[in-house]
Amino acid sequence: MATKATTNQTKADLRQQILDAARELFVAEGYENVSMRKLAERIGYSPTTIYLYFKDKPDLMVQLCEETFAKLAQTLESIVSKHADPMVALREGCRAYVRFGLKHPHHYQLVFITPLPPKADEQYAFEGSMGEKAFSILRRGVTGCVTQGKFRDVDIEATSQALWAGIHGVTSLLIAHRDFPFVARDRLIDHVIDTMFEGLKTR
Amino acid sequence: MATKATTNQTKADLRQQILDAARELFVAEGYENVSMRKLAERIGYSPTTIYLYFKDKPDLMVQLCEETFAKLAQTLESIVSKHADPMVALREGCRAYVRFGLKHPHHYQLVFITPLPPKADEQYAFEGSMGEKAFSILRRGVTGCVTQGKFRDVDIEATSQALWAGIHGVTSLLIAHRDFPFVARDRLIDHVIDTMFEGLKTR
DNA sequence: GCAGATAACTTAACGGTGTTAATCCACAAG
DNA sequence: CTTGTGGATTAACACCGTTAAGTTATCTGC
Repeated sequence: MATKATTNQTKADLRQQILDAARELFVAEGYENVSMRKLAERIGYSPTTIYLYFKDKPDLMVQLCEETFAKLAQTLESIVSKHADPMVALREGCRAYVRFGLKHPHHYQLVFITPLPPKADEQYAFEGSMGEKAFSILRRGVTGCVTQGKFRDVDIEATSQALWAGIHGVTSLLIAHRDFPFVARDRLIDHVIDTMFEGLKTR
Repeated sequence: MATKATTNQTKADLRQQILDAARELFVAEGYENVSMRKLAERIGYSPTTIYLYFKDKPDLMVQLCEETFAKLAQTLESIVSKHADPMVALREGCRAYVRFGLKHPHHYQLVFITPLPPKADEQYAFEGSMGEKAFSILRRGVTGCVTQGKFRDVDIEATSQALWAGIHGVTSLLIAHRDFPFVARDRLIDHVIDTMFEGLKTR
C-alpha cells in the first residue's frame, strides 16, 4: 500500500509498475504459477485493477514479450555491428540468441515453443513482431557470409531457417527438458553452432 | 456409463482406458485445457476415481510420455536395423524422427515441446525410461559413424545431443509455427540434417 | 458553491480448477 | 449373517481468471 499512498503516479506509471512486477514474478515462478491475485497483492492493488490496464493474463505476457524481444533484437543488432567479419558476427549472434532464450525461458517459451493456442493467435501475430525482426537480423548475417564467400553458395532462406532450427532446437531442449542429462551447456551450444558452421563453410 | 456397465474390465483395463482417453483429449485440446473433470466425464467415472490410478495430473502426463517414447523407439529401431551403412542408418533415423514428429504432431507436442510441469520433474526419472532408450538409439548411430571413420573424432555424447537439437529444432518449428513462411518442408529438413552431417564428416 | 460527469479502484460473485477426506456399496470370506 | 475390503462416489477446500456492479474521489460547468 505504501507505493500507492506515497507516490503520486500517473496512469502510465501504474501500467509500467504492473509490467515490472509481472516480469519479476513470471521469471521467478513461471507464467502458470503466478495468479492475478498474487500479482495484485504484490503491487498493492485489487486483482481487478489489472484488468483496467490489460485485457487479460495472456495479454500481459504478450506485452512483456514484446518488451523483451525488442531487447533481443537490439542486442543482436549491437553484436552484429561490432564485428567486421560476417562469420564472427553471425556466430556471436547465434550464441547471443541461445543465451537470451535461456535467460528468459518463460518469454522464449511463450513466443517460440508454445504452439499457438487459438486464442493467442488473435492476440499475438508473429508477423511484424519483434521476434520476426530478430529473425531478419539472422538472415542478414547469413547473407553476409555467403556474399563474402565464407559460406558455400547455399540457399540463403533455407540456410537461415536451418540455422534458426539449430539454435532454436538447443535452446528449447535446454528449457523444456531440464531433467535430461545434457553435457555442459556452453559446450553443447557451441557444438551445435560450430557443427552447422563447419557444414556451411567454403572448402 | 455404457462402458462401465457392459464391459467386465479389470483394474488394469480401466487404467489403460483412462490413459487412452487422456491422450486423445490432451492431443485434441492441450494439457492445460483438459480438466480432470472433463476427462472423468469422458470415461464415465467420477473425477476422483482417476486418483485411484494416478498420483495426480502431471503423473498422468508422464505415463503418456512413456507410451509415446516407446513407440518412437520401436520405429527408430526398425529403421536403423534395415541399413548396414552407419551413416545411412543414422541419416534415415534422423529423417524418421522428424517424420514421426510431423506425422503425430500432437503426440510430439505433448512429449517434446510442452515442457513438463515443474512437479513432474521430481517424479520423472530419465534413467531407464523409454526416452533414454530412444536417445540411446541415436547415440549408437553416432558411435557407429565415428568408429567406422565416417565422422571426425568428435565427442559422441555432445554430438548425439547436438544432432538431437537439430532435428528437434526443425520438427518443433514446423509444428509450432505453421504460419511462418518456411521453404519446402522436405528441403528444410534435409538441409538441417545434411548441414550437420557435412559438419561432422571426415575430410 | 454546488450538481453532474468521469476516472480509478474495489467488492462480490460466477463458473471453473486440482485435490483430499469421508462415505457409500457390492461382494467375498469366515 | 457378519465382517472386511476394494472400488467408486459425494462433498468440500482452496484456489483460479474474469466480469458486473458499486464506491469514492476528483474535476467541470454553471
